[in-house]
Amino acid sequence: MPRVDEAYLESRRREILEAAMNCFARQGFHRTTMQDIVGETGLSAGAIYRYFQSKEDIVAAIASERHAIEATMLDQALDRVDVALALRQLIRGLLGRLADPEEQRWRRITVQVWAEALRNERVMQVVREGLDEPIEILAELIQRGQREGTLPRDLDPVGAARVCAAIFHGLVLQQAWDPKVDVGAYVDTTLVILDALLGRANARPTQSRRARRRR
Amino acid sequence: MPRVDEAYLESRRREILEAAMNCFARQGFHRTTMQDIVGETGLSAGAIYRYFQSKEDIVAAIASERHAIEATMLDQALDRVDVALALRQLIRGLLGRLADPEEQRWRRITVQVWAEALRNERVMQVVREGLDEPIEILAELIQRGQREGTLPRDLDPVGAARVCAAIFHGLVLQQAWDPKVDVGAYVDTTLVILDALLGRANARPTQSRRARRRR
Amino acid sequence: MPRVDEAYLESRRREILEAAMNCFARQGFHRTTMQDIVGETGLSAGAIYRYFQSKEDIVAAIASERHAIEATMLDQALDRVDVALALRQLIRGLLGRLADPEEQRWRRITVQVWAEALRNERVMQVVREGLDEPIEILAELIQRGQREGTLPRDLDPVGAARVCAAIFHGLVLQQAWDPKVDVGAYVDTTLVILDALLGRANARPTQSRRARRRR
Amino acid sequence: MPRVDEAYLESRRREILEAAMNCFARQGFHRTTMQDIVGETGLSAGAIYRYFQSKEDIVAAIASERHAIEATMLDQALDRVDVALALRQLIRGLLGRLADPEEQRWRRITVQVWAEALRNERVMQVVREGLDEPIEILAELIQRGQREGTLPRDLDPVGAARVCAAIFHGLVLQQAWDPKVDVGAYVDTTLVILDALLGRANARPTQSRRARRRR
DNA sequence: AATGAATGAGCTTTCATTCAT
DNA sequence: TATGAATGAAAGCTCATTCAT
Repeated sequence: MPRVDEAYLESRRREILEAAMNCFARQGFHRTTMQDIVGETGLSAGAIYRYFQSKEDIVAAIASERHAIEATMLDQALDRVDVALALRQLIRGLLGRLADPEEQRWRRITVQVWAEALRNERVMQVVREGLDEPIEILAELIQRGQREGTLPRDLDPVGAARVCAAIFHGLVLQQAWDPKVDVGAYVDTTLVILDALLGRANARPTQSRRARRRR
Repeated sequence: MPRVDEAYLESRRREILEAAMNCFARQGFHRTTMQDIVGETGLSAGAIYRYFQSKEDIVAAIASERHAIEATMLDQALDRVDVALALRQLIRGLLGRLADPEEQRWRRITVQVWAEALRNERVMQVVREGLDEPIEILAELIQRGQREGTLPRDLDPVGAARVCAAIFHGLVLQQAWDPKVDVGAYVDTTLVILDALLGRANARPTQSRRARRRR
Repeated sequence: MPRVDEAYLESRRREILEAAMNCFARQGFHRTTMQDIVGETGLSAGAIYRYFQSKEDIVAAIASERHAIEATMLDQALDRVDVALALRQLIRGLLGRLADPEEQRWRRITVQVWAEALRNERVMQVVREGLDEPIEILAELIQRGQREGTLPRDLDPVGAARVCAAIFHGLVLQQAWDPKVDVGAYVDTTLVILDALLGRANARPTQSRRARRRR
Repeated sequence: MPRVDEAYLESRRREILEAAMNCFARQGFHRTTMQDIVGETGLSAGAIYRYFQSKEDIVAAIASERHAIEATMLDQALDRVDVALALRQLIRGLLGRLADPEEQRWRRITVQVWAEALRNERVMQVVREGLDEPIEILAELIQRGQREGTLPRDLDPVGAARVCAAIFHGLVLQQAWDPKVDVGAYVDTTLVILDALLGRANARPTQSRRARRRR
């Protein structure tokens, strides 16, 4: 048989991943059989095993694919000189993207990946990288804001970064369960919070807060 | 052995649920076999099927059990007259509880349940109820705060409630992946955000925000 | 606990058999679980095992019970002096009885017993006795008819007896499958056949028949 | 091994059916486990499930297979112009075939199928078709005989057809229980009955019979 | 390179029977 | 005596993976 070129192999690989994602989004990893993927691709079982060593391999490939996409968006935000602008863009970019009905497939897969990470070391590593890096980038951004005086100094940068991640993950989750969630109101709330934090940067901490800190 | 009382049956049921939770936390629903649960309980396979109709039944039972616990805590918070106090208590109570290392088992199960909901209608219903009810309660609380003038009026109550839920879910997730997450810093961030919102309630919306609204 | 009398034990036994027959008629032996019988009787599992050693025991008991009923009817027929009368009574009695809608339960069980006999030596013995004895009695009756000159001499008594049995079994079968079968027409046909044989007793064998015999 | 042709698949299917029939004839449907069939075929469990969806599927396939064989023989008989000849051929063909020791396997399976029909709608349908069609064909044949004056006019065609079916089923049953049954004597009896009916066609109904009819 | 029939360990679930109470 | 919770072997069936063609 003729030697096929790289591009051909790559396109086959993508076909399989797309088919697998359709299945996984529909039925989850564990209810999806290799036969389902075979059926969805139109290829043969044997063919799929030329491109992926195992079902787990496909899961891992799908998990890591998302990493890159999100990382890119974060990097772009970091380039902004203005911290407030960078954060607003992140909110509108990352969260706004989630409103896209096209992304429902991805949201469902993502939640599967989160659970899978807990029992699959390989997926866990992908998930951890996909979290640790954004956390680090966000923490730096927040620190920059604090140095500039745009963000409150009593904010723990990593803690705050984690809350940001949570706001993102939480929306993925809620939309996975119900795609009709009002993302606009959600984004607005986030912006109100951001504004509140920006406005409070130079204000004195409130009484109650200072009291708590003393302990 | 027959002629046992209600309490006996209930305790057996609990034993099975406890054993199942151990297995599920350790290996996830799908890697856990009934034999694993059988081994963990010390009972026989047949015995377990006296108490639960199927493996899925056990999953559903575990899912719905948590619902009650969280609902109780929310109800208690709502009783507070002071909105700010109520929210602070919620943050400290619900989030603080997550810091408990004992809860690691539950966090891992919860993430499994979230994924399971996407392919299991029964679990989905439990998850939806467990979300809708808190959202509603929180939205009411927030509205009360807005009427009192404690919280900004331009906050969408449901959107804000969803962000609160996200902050909770997000921490569950991050701790499920890594139990060493600094919950203190996370809670502090949340309190800073709350304070910022409380402090901003009577302030005029910032320039950028008003501009956005005009669209 | 007090010693119960014989009659009590016997009535419990009957209750169990009746309940088992209901289940067996409804779902067959193999789809009927001991729990089904337990449910139908209202007794406990343990109680049933006081009266029957095993499920197979119940099946065997039901099988042999029918033996007696049919034997009795045959015996009564044999007492008749007139062979033609005896046969007519048998046809009307045994076949007519099958028309009774009340007997549908029994017909369904009977067909189960026939199949069960093929894999259960104990049931086979009951079935064999239930067949051999009637065959013998019928063959004698037929022989008596031949000696009297009422029935054709070229009839093999045992072969003819087996055909009689077949006519009985065949109707049980057809009614088990469809209780609306026209038993009247069936009985009439049988009587026409009997009349034809009685009328032909003194006639010369037909040409074709003699020709066949010569071979 | 892939890329096999239709014939290969068909022969595998047959192998499985043959193996299953051996098991079923030996131990009945319910005592036969899939492992038994696996052992008998020499294939693996999974392989069998490529060809049949379930154990019940195999039972149904076996049940319907016989339908065709018997239908063919009936059709051939109906082609005869002479009714008497057609009936004699049926008796010799169908009943004579039962004498074949090779058919013992089939007889045992048939009795199982009869019982199975009572609790399995799918098998019931096969059994009903396998009965209704022959009944109809036989009834037509008998009516033709009546029009020709070969068979008695007071015979109900369907009733008589059912008696014919009974004579067939009854022999299957008796031979299933005891393969040493004298089929020759049975067939002879049937032919004597046929001759008696043919001879009686133009005779006046006997006294007793006419008396009965009057009611 | 591609095929898809075959594998077989392992899954969930059932159910006749027992026996401590 | 009667109960019914418990047993556990065994059932039917699935599915990731392989490899002869």
